[in-house]
Amino acid sequence: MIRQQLLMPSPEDLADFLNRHTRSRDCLVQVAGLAEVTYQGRAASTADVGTYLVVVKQDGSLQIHHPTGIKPMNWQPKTDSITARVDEDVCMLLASRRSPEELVQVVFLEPQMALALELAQAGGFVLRGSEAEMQQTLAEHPELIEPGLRVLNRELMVESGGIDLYARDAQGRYVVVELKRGRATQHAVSQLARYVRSVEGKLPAKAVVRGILAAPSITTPARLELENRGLEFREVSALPQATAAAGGPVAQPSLFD
Amino acid sequence: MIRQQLLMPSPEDLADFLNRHTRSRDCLVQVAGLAEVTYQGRAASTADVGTYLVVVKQDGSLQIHHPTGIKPMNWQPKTDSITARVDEDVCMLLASRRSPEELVQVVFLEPQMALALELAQAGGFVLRGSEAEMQQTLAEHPELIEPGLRVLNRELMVESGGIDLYARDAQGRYVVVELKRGRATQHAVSQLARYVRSVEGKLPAKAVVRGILAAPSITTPARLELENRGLEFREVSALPQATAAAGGPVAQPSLFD
DNA sequence: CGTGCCAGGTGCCAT
DNA sequence: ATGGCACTTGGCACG
Repeated sequence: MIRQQLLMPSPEDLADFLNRHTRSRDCLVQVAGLAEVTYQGRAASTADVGTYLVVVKQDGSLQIHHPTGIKPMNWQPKTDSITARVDEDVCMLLASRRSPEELVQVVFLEPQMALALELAQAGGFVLRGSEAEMQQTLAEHPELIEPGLRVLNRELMVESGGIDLYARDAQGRYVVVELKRGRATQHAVSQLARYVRSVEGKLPAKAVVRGILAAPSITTPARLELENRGLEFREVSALPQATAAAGGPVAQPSLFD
Repeated sequence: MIRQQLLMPSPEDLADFLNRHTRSRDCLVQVAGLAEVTYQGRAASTADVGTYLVVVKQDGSLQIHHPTGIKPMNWQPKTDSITARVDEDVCMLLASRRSPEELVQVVFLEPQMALALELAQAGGFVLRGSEAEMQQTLAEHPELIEPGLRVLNRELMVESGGIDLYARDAQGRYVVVELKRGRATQHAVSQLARYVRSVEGKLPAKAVVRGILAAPSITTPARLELENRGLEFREVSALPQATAAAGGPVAQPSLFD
């Protein structure tokens, strides 16, 4: 499972190690030690000499971590080429990609450890509580939004974007539903209003189009703007324990009952 | 620099190792091997048994990586508690936080390697080309947006959000400028329109308020909506090579000349 | 704290 | 490739 490990490798050994294991594309490679990092692309950055952890995964993705924080200090989601070479008696790692043209360069001043790991066995991964799941549940049970609602489309594309749920209510009025898995903000209200306008533009002039924002909660400014625009809010939770955690008796049926 | 390393540790040894080194808060801890991972919080997930790399940084942040991709499979940006314990002859890692209430649980079925690294030396980090930098440059050189422009405020807060640059033009008209460091989208147009409306609402009824979207480029739909709404686009680049890379002679002075 | 918004956002999926 | 958008977004700044 440990393919290879080097302690305090020489620049040449490290470059060999990196080139060999990143090219084989079958193991996760990391180097820890004193280094300098520069990046140039959509933005540009420089990291002074410090101790960092460089990780290159099988797919060529690169991340460079400093001691704290969830996000890497520098990274490269996809690389067109990863190359190590020795220059002026230090090992350098160059990770580049086109489109956008970006380059991350690591200068290993004092590499302490290099490690190649096989992470061979892949396991299935399932995420629940996404907006996609919410959408599916509500498409199958539109009564959770409102009695008598009939869903006509999911992800209906209009000029201004995609409408999560397009429906008609018990009175035959068209309804645009915008879903949010988390607290709805002004951004969601903007989206909903845009979609309602788009739909109104496509229907006969007098047609009434309702807009419903369906989310577990909504920010106060969003609620105000929503009401100003004559749009509606409907509370729906993305996960079962979300309502349970709220403490009180569930005010409405959970999507997961 | 390698504080400690274990190969194929027993559940007890691994639990000790994790508890000791995560509590000391002075090194980066990782475990690689066969494991199962579950997460419950804002959403919920399960990862079947597979080979993963678990990383706990000094600040208690947790990330669990699968063999590919820049993003961790599971993570926890901040943890209120990280604890390892042996249960039914396997080592389990529990990382929890409140607000939001979230729990990541790792069951180490076959830990292959555990490693504690000191990343002691911190180096300075500088990022260039951010929107904040753009804003500063344009506030100091508003003529890059338009001759005769005078900036009144930066980050002026109005009801609907913060206006990047608030200015008056050569004719004395008020100007709302929205900046984007990358290609501007419909979202940016919505923002700009909201801010212009807010400003119009605060000024005497007949006051003309211009809205300018300043960005290196703009999507076609955004451009259409911008023009529909009577707003304007101004090309500005966030980085010097952005215009240079564009190839032709620079159509306007770079922010970095 | 909530609210808003940038980010080298990344990733997914549509045309 | 362009475009729109969700994301356990994360992160910061500000009322």
